[in-house]
Amino acid sequence: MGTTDDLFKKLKSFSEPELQAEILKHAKFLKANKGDILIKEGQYLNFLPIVIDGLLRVYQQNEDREILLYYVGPEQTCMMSLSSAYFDYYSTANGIAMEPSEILVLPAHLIAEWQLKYPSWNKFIINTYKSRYDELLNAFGSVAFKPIHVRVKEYLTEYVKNEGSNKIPISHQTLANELGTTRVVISRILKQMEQKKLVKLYRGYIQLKI
Amino acid sequence: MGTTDDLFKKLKSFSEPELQAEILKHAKFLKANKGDILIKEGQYLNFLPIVIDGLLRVYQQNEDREILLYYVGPEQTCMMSLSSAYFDYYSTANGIAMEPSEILVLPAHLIAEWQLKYPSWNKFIINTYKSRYDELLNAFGSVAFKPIHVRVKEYLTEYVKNEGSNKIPISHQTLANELGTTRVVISRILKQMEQKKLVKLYRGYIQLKI
DNA sequence: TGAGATAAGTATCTTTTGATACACACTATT
DNA sequence: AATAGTGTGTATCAAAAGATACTTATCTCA
Repeated sequence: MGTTDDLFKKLKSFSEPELQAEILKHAKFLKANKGDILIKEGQYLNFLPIVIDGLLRVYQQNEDREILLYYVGPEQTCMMSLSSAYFDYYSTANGIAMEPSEILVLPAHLIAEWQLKYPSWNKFIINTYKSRYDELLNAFGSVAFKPIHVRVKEYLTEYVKNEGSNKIPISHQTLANELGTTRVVISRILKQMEQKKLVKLYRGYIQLKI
Repeated sequence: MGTTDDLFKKLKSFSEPELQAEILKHAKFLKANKGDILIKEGQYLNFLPIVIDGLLRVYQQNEDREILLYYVGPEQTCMMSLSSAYFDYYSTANGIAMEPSEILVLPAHLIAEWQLKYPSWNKFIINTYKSRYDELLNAFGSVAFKPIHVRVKEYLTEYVKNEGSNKIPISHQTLANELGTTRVVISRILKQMEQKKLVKLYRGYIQLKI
């Protein structure tokens, strides 16, 4: 786990010493293995998870299809959990650990209390809502207006922009899930892109050209 | 405008007397006519509008298409404005008055200040984010997974559920805009629904059966 | 090494959605 | 009544997306 200092070096959002003390007092720490399901649709939560290390994937499922809502990385918390915990609503999404993850867990009732006491906590919460809302709005606009081949292109270029490498380690099936469509559709589009020399396809990864 | 008492009878969210006094001290009141455009994409805002009476429609536009994000009714504020004002971001949506509307306008810097001072204000802000997020998530799920004819049906039944009457006063073009598609598609679907005896079509309105 | 799992390629067919164009009806206004 | 604007019906065509089915390649691990 490391020392307290290490923890708040990672969780930079919480700058106030009093808040840090409170977090240490009330938090529990949880380790999740890759593939562990942390939240399910319909579930009520009475705690708030904040990721210290690792990555969670939050997605919705409809019968056979699923679609990515967002990822939760270090220093972030999960919107669905936040709503669920703050408002005593059930979650409308699933959360799964993509990597071995370390998670800080806080009792739900503290969320509202700290909101009034600690400006940095308050900002953290609002920031979470705002950035997730923006992400979702973006995704919504894409789904509503853009044909899939454009969304595929954007997904790939976005990935490359964030990760630096132009090799995207993702299977067609997984990409289909991210975009809410089926594997065959993705394979078809990627093949067309390859013919246009936009990508090169390999087993397990896609190389974006230029 | 009416008296102060009237105002806070409408804005029930703000129960604290101190908060009410602050609102009265800093607020300006704005009247919008039907069709007035209040927010445009790309615009920065330094104020937060809260609707007292009337209805605003917030939507996104892509070239020729547009799509509804949400409506803002009495006692509600506009997410896009909130983000824009709080975080000094530009708006990514448009807002237009659907009816003659009365709007309370607050300077942006007060949002964060009051967040720490007044629990009811804090709750108002969080509530706004949460409910808009849920709405959007819902819309997102629909667009991603459901064929248009289902979304049309849901739009109509939702309307009837909320308004009581089973006569929905909306043109095909407008409905197309709400759902992010084109008029011809809507006309076609409605005609099929009429043949299945699910609706009856009239000029300017749709009657939902059962 | 060989069996099973995962990944990818592809052909065929259907459905959904969109684009375009034109006709006609109703409404409001002059 | 003439006109313009809006609302609706509908036919035709094209494109996008999805469903299904079968094949081939690659990986993993017992």
